[in-house]
Amino acid sequence: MPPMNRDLLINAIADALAAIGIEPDGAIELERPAQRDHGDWSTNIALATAKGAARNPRELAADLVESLEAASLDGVAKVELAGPGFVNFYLENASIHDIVRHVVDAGDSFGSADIGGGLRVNVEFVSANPTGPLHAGHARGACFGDTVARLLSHIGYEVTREFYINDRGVQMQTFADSLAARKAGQEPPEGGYRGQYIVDWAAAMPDDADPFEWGYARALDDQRSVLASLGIVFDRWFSERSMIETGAIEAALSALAERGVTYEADGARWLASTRFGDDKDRVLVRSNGEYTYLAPDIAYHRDKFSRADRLINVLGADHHGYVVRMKAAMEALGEDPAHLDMPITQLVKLMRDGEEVKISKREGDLIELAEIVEEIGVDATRFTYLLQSVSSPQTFDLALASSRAMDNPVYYVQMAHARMAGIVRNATEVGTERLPLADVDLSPLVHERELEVMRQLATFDEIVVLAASEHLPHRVTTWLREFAAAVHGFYHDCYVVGEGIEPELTQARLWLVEASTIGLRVGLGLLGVSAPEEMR
RNA sequence: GCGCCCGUAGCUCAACCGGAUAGAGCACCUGCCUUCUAAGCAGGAUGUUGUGGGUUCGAGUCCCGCCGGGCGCGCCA
Repeated sequence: MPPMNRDLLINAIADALAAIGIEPDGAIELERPAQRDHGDWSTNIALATAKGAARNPRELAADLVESLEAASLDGVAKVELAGPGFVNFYLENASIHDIVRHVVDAGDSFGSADIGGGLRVNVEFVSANPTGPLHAGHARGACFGDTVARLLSHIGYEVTREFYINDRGVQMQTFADSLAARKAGQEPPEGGYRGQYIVDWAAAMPDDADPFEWGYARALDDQRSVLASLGIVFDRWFSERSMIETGAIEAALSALAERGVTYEADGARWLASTRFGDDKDRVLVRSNGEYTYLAPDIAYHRDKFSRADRLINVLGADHHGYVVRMKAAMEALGEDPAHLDMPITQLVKLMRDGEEVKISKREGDLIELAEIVEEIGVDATRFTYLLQSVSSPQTFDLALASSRAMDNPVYYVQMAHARMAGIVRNATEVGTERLPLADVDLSPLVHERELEVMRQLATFDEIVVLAASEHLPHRVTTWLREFAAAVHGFYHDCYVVGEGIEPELTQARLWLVEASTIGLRVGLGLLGVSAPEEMR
């Protein structure tokens, strides 16, 4: 990064502090002020160290400013004392211009970093039972998990997307029995699956098919295809059943036993999870000899740890109770529980024109994810699910998300991209050729709209790192909305080609257009949303 | 009863590690198309951040207590 880089400024601040004999107790914090007139960067170091140094914060800050001014920092136009003791930095336009070269050089790797250093991250998400189509309740976790995977990959992790298939146990058998019953023209058994899709699938099932295997394959195909339509492709579909064959479950149970963290009681085998922070011990093998759900899940996580350095397991709100016991189980196996992250996605309430839409339609039938995608489109589906922090409950208005109007944020952002593309088309049509960036002087970019676009671009790197490492994809969505606003403003007030615009300005602006295009394209791409050339 | 998440403008939501005057969009009102898409731009109004304490230079953010909502608390998954 260019001289706007925080590390350089932090070093300068450290030097200036040393020069006035102050030793900071912690790291020097540098933040981007919320308000424009507080400059481009700001540090609270004087406030933070004043107490330890037994100094008045404002006086200390004044000394710091003086010391910084004496150092006459490259690219910094002004250093100012403000408020109770903040020190604000104002950059010269020339250092703001550098972001354009940075973005253009980076291209599609704009915002990428090497934080991960090739560390292997396994992201498990969706993991729905293979007993029917994916429904609306799966959508948020699907969009979230995939986007977290994209983000981590962008900052240098080696990412595997994984789907765990619960393909054994009572649920599957009930599903198979329900299919068989419908095939025979009968009602599903007591407690069976009663959805319309069972009737439809049974009708499509060949007479000689095994309902269990056929239904399993049908459900997987169905889930796989709707996910693919959303741009979500898993690297691995991990079968629970396969662990019976490989003996992985028994191996995991033995490993726990060897570590002395299991015991027998009441005819069952227990995991002493309370030793690792759980509020009660958990049964692994029931007194009838069957595994609880936990045993294969532990074996599965153990397997993932053998293949990856960090695990992420995206869960729905109704499974949050699972977090502590799985971490306990991993710790019991000698893994570092901090290497297992289990983000919880809170529930989504669906609305249409202000009225709540119930996720369950008829008995056994839920609103399918495919229906949502069909109604509002892939881009709007992903963008809308990624609009907010998943730790908050979400209200999702289908009518709003499907509207092509300006009240739909996804089109607002895409429109900004289409407009940039339109400028390039227009330039080509009138025969204006863009010169190589190395030959273009960016100093004509002094309009407040232009500066705002560049300032926003300069924040992207840190937003991506934050969004990826804290699993906060909505930070990218928010950035895109703000950036798009800056781009629309620039578009409106700064004509790029046309009469009365100096050729030098046109050249500089064409490169700002290019940088903006990259910013929008990369940001949208991280969310899995397309960046259209036109929106007609 | 215990645990997790949430409570911010009329509505939907932001707010990086505790920072300066809590921000956007929608809805409402007013302007702007004779050069690149008006799916846009500009301006206006909107707040006891559920509530009561505490911590400190500074709290929407951290701690404690209440109120309200969601989800869990099985030898189900």
